[in-house]
Amino acid sequence: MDTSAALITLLAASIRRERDRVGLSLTELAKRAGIAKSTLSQLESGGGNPSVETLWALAVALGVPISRLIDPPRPHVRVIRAGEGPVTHSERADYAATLLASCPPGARRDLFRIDAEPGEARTSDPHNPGTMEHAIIGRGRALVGPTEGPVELGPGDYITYPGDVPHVFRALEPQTTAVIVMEHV
Amino acid sequence: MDTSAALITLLAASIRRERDRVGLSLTELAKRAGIAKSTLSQLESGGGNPSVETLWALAVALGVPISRLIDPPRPHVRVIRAGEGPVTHSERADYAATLLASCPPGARRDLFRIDAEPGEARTSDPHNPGTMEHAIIGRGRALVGPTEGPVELGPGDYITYPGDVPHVFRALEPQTTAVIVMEHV
DNA sequence: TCCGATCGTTCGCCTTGACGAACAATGTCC
DNA sequence: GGACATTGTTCGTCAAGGCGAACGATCGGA
Repeated sequence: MDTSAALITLLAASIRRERDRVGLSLTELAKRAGIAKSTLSQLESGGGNPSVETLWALAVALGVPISRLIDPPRPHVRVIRAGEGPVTHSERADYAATLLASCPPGARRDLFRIDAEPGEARTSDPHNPGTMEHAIIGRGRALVGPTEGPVELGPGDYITYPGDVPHVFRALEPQTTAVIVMEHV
Repeated sequence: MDTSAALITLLAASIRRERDRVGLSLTELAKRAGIAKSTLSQLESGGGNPSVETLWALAVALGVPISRLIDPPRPHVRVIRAGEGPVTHSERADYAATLLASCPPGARRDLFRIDAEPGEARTSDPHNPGTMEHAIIGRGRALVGPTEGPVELGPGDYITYPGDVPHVFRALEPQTTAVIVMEHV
């Protein structure tokens, strides 16, 4: 399995990187994680396929989430101007959601810029279980949150709510803007 | 190890939950993940400690990141009004960063609301390796990005850049606001 | 110099993760 | 009814993950 080999190689590099970052010796990290030095040595050289318990113990000792040990690299500077970018959810002229940063492999969030006009409330069906949404108003006012209990927000106000229940975004003033972080926990 | 037992119990529940979510039988999921039925049966009943390869194969077959199989629950609706919330980095009157949502266990991002006035540029030292920052301007204008190449942004403009190099945020107009997502990849 | 501590690597051994097979239960079709 | 397919559980077997021990290399102190 080629993907498996790549995973183990990435894991090995990640463990070494994080260990360097926190400045621990192999011996000390193994001690803190409660695993054998030889086990850690094998893992760092790409010669292992650790159990989830071993992986968890290492992540805890390194002070990082497991995902940080098994995720790929990262990109560079990117700019998207106002009015530009892939618009999604724009079947109505009074609400536009622009995807600024989609969920890269292994990550768990999408970032949207919202531009809305007063009109019919934008109601969203429940997203995947475990989805949380964070909304911050930039300008204007809007009614935001779960359909059964939306909250009126103004500039600078923030709300977080479960995105896996029906929820709503309704602009109360012209040219209302917001940022929404849709997070898969 | 009590924590280990909790981890395995959580994993078992997560696998069952996700399998139900995608509507696969135990037999079909095992087939798609390329593991033995008996292995999956053991895992779902909390009687296993799978290798990272097995875990990865399952996550891929379920269409979720591994972290979703080993992370704890989630919270509810929360509102932070403009002007409220824990202000960080406010040793200068012309720049205030309000932490809206800190990094919960297993997650990898912090969410800030920025309120800034023109003045000396706010320069940040490099954060931890692998940090990416996303900035969206709500109001006003600002120079944002890596110290060696900041970009001028206006309302609705967006930029993402590596947060593990020296970077800057300099308001160019009074009452400039922004949202910053600091992400640990 | 020698000694002790620490480092990372390699080795042999043992336990357990993962395998395929067998099994009982259920559902569908002829 | 019987035949077949699918379901999830249990079992015995084997290879590998993880263990402790041994080893050589390095460093600091007497």
